[in-house]
Amino acid sequence: MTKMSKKKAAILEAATVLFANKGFADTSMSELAGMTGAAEGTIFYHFKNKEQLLLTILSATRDSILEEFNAHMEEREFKTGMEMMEEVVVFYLLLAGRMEHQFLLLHRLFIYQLAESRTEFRENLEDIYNCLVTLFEQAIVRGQEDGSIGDVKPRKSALIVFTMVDGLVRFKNFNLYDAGALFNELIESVRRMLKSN
Amino acid sequence: MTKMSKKKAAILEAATVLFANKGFADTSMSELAGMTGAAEGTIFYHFKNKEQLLLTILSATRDSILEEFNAHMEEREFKTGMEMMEEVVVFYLLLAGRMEHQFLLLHRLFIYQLAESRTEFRENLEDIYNCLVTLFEQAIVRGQEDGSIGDVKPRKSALIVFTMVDGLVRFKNFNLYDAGALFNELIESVRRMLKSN
DNA sequence: TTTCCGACTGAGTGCTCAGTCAGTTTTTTC
DNA sequence: GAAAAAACTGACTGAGCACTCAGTCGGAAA
Repeated sequence: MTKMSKKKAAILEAATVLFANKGFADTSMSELAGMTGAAEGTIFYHFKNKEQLLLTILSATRDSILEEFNAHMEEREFKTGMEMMEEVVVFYLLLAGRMEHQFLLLHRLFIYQLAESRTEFRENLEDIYNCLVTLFEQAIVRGQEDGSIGDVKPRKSALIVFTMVDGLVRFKNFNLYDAGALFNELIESVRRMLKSN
Repeated sequence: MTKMSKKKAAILEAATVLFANKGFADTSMSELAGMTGAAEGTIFYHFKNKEQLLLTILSATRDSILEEFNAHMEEREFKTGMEMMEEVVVFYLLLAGRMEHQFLLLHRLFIYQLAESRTEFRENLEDIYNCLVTLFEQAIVRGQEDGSIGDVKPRKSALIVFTMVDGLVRFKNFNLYDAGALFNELIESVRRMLKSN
């Protein structure tokens, strides 16, 4: 990590929370300045404009997520692919809690709108989703080798499982249902969906 | 349907598209006026403010969705609960295509932010989600009666299936993956997840 | 024909916003 | 400790915003 001035770090942190919770358009630079104790000019000294601030946040989010998953998965050993799958699901939910604001940001549409026209945004998102889906996919492939997981299409089933888990996080973010109450049912459903026979 | 002036209907239609695709804050009243050929004043003649315009759209969306599902499900007969479940999934995806803008609107966070403080918004959303989830639930209960669906918790499993199907729609809206390519895998996954034994 | 009314108009209003800039303060370098 | 560089400041600007209002318009009722 390159060293960074206190103010710049404070701006990044506060902007992450504000963009995630209030949205990009609904967050004003003066509000952000007020929250960090920095002057408005300071924000534009560190970031050339509002959009570049968002890109910096997205890029940092990508780095964090990739790092967390690599660190967590390296130190683990699994008896079966099915066990690994369950572990990945649990860790995804854990991380979504720990990096609450970043995950909320990833559920905001303005990110994907920008990604349509700006490749810098799209690349970050593709890295994140690719890392996550590939993890699910690896568990399935491994489960098929050791017989704990049935004859499904690895990549496509990984996407379906990802959809389920991420949908639960979204429910929680949107305050629709209590994701925790569905946790056991989710694990059980994934097992039923993937098990051999 | 009460009769409505041409301009008012045009405003509602254009606003649905704009709010869904550009967001609430990012859609300006002058832009909306320009798109409909109406003067800005006309919008405020029909709707007392921007937020009330959004509420009118959400309410109309609720009415449409409930009506569509009731109409479709009344005219159907199913051999088994599992068959009904598959039918409901297919129809959900069909409707999400037919009412593309409304479904996209339902995936926008600003709706849920408003729902937190404004009961008028929350009631509409609860009606929509309750209708949809209950439909999945009914299929599960029926499948458990006729033996085509295994011993799962109906409401919670209905929520999980809803999460899967809605997640697919979201993927499509966000241009991340082609939802169509996952369709067969989705149906197969739901079957594996719910089948008895 | 006159009167009335709902639909519609668009220039105007006050406000908020992203971004600028000339200058000040703090930190680093030698 | 002087000079240079980096960090920071906040008043300012012009553009865009939601919303208002005094008034126009066309058709239907009287």
